[in-house]
Amino acid sequence: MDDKPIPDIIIGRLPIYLLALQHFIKEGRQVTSSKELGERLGISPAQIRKDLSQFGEFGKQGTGYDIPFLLEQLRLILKVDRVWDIAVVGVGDIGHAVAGYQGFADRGFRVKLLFDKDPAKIGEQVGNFVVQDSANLVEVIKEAGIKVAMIAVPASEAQAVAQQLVQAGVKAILNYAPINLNLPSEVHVQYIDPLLHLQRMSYYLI
Amino acid sequence: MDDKPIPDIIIGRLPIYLLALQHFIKEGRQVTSSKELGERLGISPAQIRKDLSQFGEFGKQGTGYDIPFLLEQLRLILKVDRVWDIAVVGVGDIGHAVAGYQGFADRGFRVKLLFDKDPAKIGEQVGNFVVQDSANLVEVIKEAGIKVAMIAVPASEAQAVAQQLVQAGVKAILNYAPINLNLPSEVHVQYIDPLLHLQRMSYYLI
DNA sequence: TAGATTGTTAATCGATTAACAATC
DNA sequence: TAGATTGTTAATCGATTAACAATC
Repeated sequence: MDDKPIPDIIIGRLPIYLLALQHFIKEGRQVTSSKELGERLGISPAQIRKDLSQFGEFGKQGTGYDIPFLLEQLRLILKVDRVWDIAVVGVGDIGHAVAGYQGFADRGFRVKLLFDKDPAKIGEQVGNFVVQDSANLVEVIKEAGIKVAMIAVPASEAQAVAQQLVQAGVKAILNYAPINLNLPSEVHVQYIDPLLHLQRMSYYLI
Repeated sequence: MDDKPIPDIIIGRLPIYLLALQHFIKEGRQVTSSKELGERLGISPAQIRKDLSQFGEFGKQGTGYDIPFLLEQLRLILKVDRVWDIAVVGVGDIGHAVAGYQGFADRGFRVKLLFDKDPAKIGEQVGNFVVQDSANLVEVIKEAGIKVAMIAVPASEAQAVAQQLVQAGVKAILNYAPINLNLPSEVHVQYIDPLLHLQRMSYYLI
């Protein structure tokens, strides 16, 4: 019956709610409301209630939302109640920063494999990992059963790397290369490019 | 008369068009069409034409768009026909990666100042810069007339840093700290948080 | 009980797409 | 001329907001 998929724009706001709830937890808070959350995030209370109502009834009239309960529900919905292993391709500045970043684990992710094609980098120790040869990427990732990857190679190589990742069974890609990837529609791709954000803002300057 | 502001969602797509055109240029291409651009970017041709038509008539019926001309127009619209100096606050992994990144300059931006509050880092040489004391942030940025900044400090410090930046006259902030900033509405803020992207994609996994 | 806040419906608002005359 | 593609209008689609009965 009701198997209309939830709009992706709603899915995109859930991690923002999750993050805010984690801050509330740190502050020792127990209960919040759509009004309070909305003020904190610059989102209307109606929208927050509508978003959450797609997944169930998590609040209580007159009171609001129990923070630890809602947090747990969002973790379940977003499937970050478990830890996803990540493969990182490209060990430049970004690859290094990501490999050393400690904040992933308690939010559902963990870097597990590092690849580069530069012979000077292969075998190098970065954080807790040894950089592996990109040439073996497909079999190593397939063997490890990894579903999530980050691309941090130059734009000129990103499309080819992405296709190998798909071949290896990766279903979600976070792409730091400044180029649009054309991949099968069942593979999810997100882009991170600081320049895009900066250029968007400079429109409004002066 | 016609002074309705252009929707921000359109502004947000212009840098994507610009990037694609730069790739075309590299490939030695001279002319493109909304159809071709759309296929490359996964955006409908109608939307691309509609977006561009907000700013003028840049194409030619039957032919399409002259790439160097459209590129130049987009650079003018986005105000990246000049170079904007950037102040970076927080010299951890991200601050380092940003300071060393070479790709900004030809896309309208240039890192100019680096700040940190850690005495061990102040005075340190990073890339071509000497890390300065965050305590002097307001006066140094004001003196330099800088309007664009990046925040790469821990979440707990980000709001305070942001307020100082605003005080210093900064009008556009790219925030790497995983927290929502509450600032005057005339200040533009964009967020970069890889975890938000990853959590959004993990919803679709399995 | 009185006050607060939810979940949901209906109304509004805004963005996307389809279609086509104009024209290179 | 014939074919291609623009810029734009109108139609469609989807997202946001306002409002309120239900109820803690």
